[in-house]
Amino acid sequence: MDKVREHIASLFKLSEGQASIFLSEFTRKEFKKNDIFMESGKICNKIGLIERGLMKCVFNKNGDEIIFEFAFENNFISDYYSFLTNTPSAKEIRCIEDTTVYVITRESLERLGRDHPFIESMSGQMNQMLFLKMHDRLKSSLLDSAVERYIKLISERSDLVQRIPQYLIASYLNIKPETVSRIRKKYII
Amino acid sequence: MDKVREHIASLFKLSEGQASIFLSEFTRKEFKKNDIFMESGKICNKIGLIERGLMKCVFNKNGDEIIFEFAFENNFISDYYSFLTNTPSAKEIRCIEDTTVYVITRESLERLGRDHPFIESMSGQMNQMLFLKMHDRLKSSLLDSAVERYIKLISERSDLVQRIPQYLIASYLNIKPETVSRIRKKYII
DNA sequence: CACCTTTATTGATCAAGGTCAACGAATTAC
DNA sequence: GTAATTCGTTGACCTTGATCAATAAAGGTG
Repeated sequence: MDKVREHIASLFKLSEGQASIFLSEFTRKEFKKNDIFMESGKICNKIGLIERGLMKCVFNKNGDEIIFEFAFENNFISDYYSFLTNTPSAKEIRCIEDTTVYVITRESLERLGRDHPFIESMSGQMNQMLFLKMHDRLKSSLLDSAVERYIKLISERSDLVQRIPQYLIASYLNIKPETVSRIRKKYII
Repeated sequence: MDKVREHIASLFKLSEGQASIFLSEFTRKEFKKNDIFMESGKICNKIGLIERGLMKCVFNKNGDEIIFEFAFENNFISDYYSFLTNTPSAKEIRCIEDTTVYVITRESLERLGRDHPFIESMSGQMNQMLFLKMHDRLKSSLLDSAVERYIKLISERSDLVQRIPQYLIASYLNIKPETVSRIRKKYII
């Protein structure tokens, strides 16, 4: 858990002690490839923090999946929208690889927040990071073509591209695998 | 300013006193239709709160504008992305109607934040509201067709639709005015 | 190693929405 | 009231990316 703690401490500018307090309420869980971490339709009452492995968070659009996000080592994974609004999740979270994840429940987090003011500030920072991230993606979806989105992704997220099959990358970019293949043929290699 | 104060107090669950403190640092400004509130390319160092009127916040995509958002009575108006990240704004904010707006600068807000802890919590709430809003729009842009986006908008934001010319609605939905016209012909009237 | 499943590529065709141009209605300006 | 913009509608055509189908390549599994 040390690497995760270090990462969290630096991300939220926490002391070692604070990071330890925060992580003390997490429980380690193991998932196999294709296991479901969170079912669609339920209110999301937990937040995961991935030690090892890879998950995807997907919408279902009349039968086929549209990837909302990926999460791997040191990333949080949750439907934070459902978590905040207390509404049933429109997303499913599933493992793409065998994954080890530390999990905290809503209750534990709230209890922690009552005892430790720094948790409140973490949640503020989290909201801000998520706003910025959503903004970036919305902007890209408003302004960029499929080609531009793909080119940006492979230059900015080569970590993802290396690790994730092309048809999942396509889904994340909201384009079809065939189109990705054609873009690659035309612009790369 | 009373209506605005009331609105802010209820939105952030502030006491009358807190709302007054918050608003004390705002300066009233008047703009005419077509006046620019914030130029593209500059770091956004202010937040407006509209008392009367209507503004649009737009991206420029090779010459033509794509509307990021509208703001009117009781709404905040800013490029909060630029504000938070301290990076030059990719958006321009311009008045669609004559507009009266209360404006606070970054420095004033920071000063206020140092003296009054409740301001910190307001900013946390603001980040959360913006995350949720961005999330909704991203989701819609991932899952919905032009027709679905338009139908949703007219049912959910009839206030906007009544007040804003069709070509601006089109731009907000990231579709062309001709397409809106065709959607209306096919599904409405 | 041979088989089976999953993933990627390619071609042919299709659909959604964009582009361009013309026209008409509505506003605004003089 | 007439001219001049601005805005909305319509038609013809075009582009992007989706769909469908076939095939090839890669990875797993017995």
